[in-house]
Amino acid sequence: MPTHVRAPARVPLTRERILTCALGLIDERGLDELTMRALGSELGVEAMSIYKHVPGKDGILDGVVELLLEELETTRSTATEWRAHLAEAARRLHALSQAHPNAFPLLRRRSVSAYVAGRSMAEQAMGRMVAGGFARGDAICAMRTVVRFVLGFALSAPAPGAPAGAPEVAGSDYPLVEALLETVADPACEDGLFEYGLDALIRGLRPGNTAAPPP
Amino acid sequence: MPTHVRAPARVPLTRERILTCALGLIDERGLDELTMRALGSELGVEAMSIYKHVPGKDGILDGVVELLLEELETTRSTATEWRAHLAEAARRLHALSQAHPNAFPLLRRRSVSAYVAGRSMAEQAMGRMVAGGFARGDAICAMRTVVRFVLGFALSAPAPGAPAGAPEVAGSDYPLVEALLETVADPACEDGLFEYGLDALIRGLRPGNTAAPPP
DNA sequence: ACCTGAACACCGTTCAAGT
DNA sequence: ACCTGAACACCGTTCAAGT
Repeated sequence: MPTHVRAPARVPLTRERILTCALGLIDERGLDELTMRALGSELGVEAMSIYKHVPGKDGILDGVVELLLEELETTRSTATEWRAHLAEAARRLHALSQAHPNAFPLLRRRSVSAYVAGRSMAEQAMGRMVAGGFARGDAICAMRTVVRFVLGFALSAPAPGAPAGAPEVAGSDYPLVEALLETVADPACEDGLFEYGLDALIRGLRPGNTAAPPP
Repeated sequence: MPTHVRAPARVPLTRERILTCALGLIDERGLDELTMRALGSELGVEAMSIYKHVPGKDGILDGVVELLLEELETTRSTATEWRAHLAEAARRLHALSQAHPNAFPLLRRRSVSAYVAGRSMAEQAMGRMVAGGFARGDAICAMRTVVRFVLGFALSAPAPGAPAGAPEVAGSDYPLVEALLETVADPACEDGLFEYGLDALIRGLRPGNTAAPPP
């Protein structure tokens, strides 16, 4: 039995440990700070060891997206009304974006994964719409619109470490724009704005407005 | 008069030439391909020369955003109805996102610039809303919501070079989700989806729904 | 005054070598 | 079998040196 102090019980490197660590690193330090070398040092290992368990950095990012989406609450909702259903699905996705603001942009070009992860929620919501008089293509458009709204709302959010001060708009010939810019600088307005937009969007949806298919 | 062939008339490097070239490079090859070295070779110059005219790569990206927003059509609209106004402003911004899909993501964390560039359009649209019965804070929320919708719609668009095939959703227990995924794979649906979402959103907006200020 | 060459501190990734 | 060290081809950027 050796007496020298060694790494206690040497936890083996696995895909899961790598992904969990990567998500944690992104959450705490930001996407740019996720570096093979930084990830390795966080795992107590040289960067090159990671490649034995994962196809490369892109593979890690894909895995992080999987991990993220596993957190999507997919509990069945009891609401039978399609608007309430849709709003609830939207709020769950939005909550995920708030829980992981640094990692959420990874969904930008992987939105298909979001539908797969939330398939039971999405299927149920569209089912309610169809029951509420929507044609199939109609319900699909409405669903996609809401999802894009939520994704886009998060992706177009002002930066966490953004310049806080509102810029002066020349001469104040634009009083409303000036007042608007002051609210933009205030991150506390975000949640209210999301609810405002979601309510408006859902209120505006209704059966019979299928987007025209391409010519 | 020297007889050897030389760079014809040696165009001097300027901030403007650099920015124009950078936007062109992004449009043609994508954001990732914008490299100081690639930009230099495009300009017929070593990468390091660029630093004499521009504060660095971030400065170039800021400049490209300026350039982009100069293309925003801000012609006065003749419509007096606030909904028509708002829709027109939204369509102009959307058109910009379609004209420069590779560069548009630069607006992600610079949305303030968009309001500054489109200030006359935004001021006019909010003015019409106030005339239509909106309170000031009300009109601001509505304006911000529409802008976020347009920005977000572009930012959450599927990748230009994305995997075209829709993934199989296990067992087809989710027929509506499956049908939805097929439309997601088709980029031709994008324009229709934008109009569908914009119409719904604007239809849902109305005076008297100010988002609650933070507690 | 404007441009260049060589260099620095970083990336992701490969590969032969260690244990 | 799993991890490491040194190396490669790239980044953005600095700075002394050329013209």
